[in-house]
Amino acid sequence: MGNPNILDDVFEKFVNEATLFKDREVLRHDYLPDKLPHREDQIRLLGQAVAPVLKGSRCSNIFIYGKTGTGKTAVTKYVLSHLESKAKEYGAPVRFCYVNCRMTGSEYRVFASLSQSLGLSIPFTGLSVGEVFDRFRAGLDSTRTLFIIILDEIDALIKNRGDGIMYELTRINEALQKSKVALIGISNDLRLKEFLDPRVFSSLSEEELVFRPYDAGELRNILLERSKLGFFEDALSDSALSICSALAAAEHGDARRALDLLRVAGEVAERQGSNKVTEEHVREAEKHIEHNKVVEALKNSTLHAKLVLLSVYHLGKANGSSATTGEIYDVYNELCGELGVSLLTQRRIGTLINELDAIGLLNSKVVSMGRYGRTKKIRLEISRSLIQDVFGTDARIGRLMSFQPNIPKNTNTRSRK
DNA sequence: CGTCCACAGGAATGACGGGCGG
DNA sequence: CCGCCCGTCATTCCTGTGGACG
Repeated sequence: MGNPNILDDVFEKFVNEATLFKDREVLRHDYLPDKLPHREDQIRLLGQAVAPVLKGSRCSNIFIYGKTGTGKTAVTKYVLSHLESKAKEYGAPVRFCYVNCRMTGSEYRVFASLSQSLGLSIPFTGLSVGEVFDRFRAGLDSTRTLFIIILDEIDALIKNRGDGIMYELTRINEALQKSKVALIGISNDLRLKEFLDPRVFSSLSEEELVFRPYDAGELRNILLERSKLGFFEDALSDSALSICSALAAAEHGDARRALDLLRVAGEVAERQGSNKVTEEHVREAEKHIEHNKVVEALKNSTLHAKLVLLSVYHLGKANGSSATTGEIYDVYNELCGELGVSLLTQRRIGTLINELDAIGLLNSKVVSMGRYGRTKKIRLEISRSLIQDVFGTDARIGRLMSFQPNIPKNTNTRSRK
């Protein structure tokens, strides 16, 4: 099959020439550094809030808000890992469990993963939710601990499953004899309280913590700290650092994004055999990340979601830049015909559009055109060439790229029954 | 003013595949 | 093997609505 010499060469080269990174793990956004710059206040506040468990009493439920990449998860993990070692020192019966609700996905799986952290084994499907909850509660009670539950990205769960799970959890203490539970909820969405039952909300947010976005200067400091650990000296140009912070600051101060940019820029530079990361590499990295995001998103999408995206693409070509739901449905209809696939309802397409919006491939907003109805204006959130790249190689729908949909005249008023 | 368009988006329901416990 | 439950995708039916037109 392959010629081993080719690979030898690649590996050789990598080992000998990888001179940019001192430690590339440090630059991953999920790496937990010893120091979290510009979050001292939050660390102190959270520390004060959970401290009572060291003396054996339950701490308040805590609610943490802030957009993505503002350090919520990092601060929480940081504080709790320190709490854990302190607790060992004092012999306090404290345990905690971190659950990412978006990854976990459903109430069932949240309870299952909580149970597993207690050492219970739960089949990953097959039981009723109530059954799992009961087992969890019984298992927890028998451990006689203060149990801190961290529910990260809790908004993802609540928005599509409702707040039933939160209701159960906020009331669980009433049914426990020997153990106590404290909740830490972390939400990316500041409007989450609107989705919550007021009783649940008030009980959940006995204590509240807000994480403001970082500004460009703060991002720069964060990157600087990390790059000292991650890159060799002089491997990183100043302008590259600045542009990373500026790009991420423009996007609501997202440190995660800044770090990803920096790391990928480093990888790009390395691959090009360059001995310094430059501004140019960062721009390259930006494209790279975007491309991966799209490929990744599309990999987990259904055929119909892709066809919707493609419809928007086609409409954008003919029609300026934005399309309405109805227009998209028409083109989508044609594409389905072309493929010989049965088409979904317009209702369904509506939610597919919303999902594509949520992943960031489309941008939609409702507008009213008065007499001519109320609809959504939808446009591509990613570049057209990117779409061509990604779809062009798709065996199933690649050929639809050049398909000419019959786009009706732009003038409205049509169709009667 | 009220109408009425072209949808938005909630609720209920169902088909289906995966997986349990007994 | 059966009966039950889960999660996902989809349909059906539905009520709600901003604002240009008349």
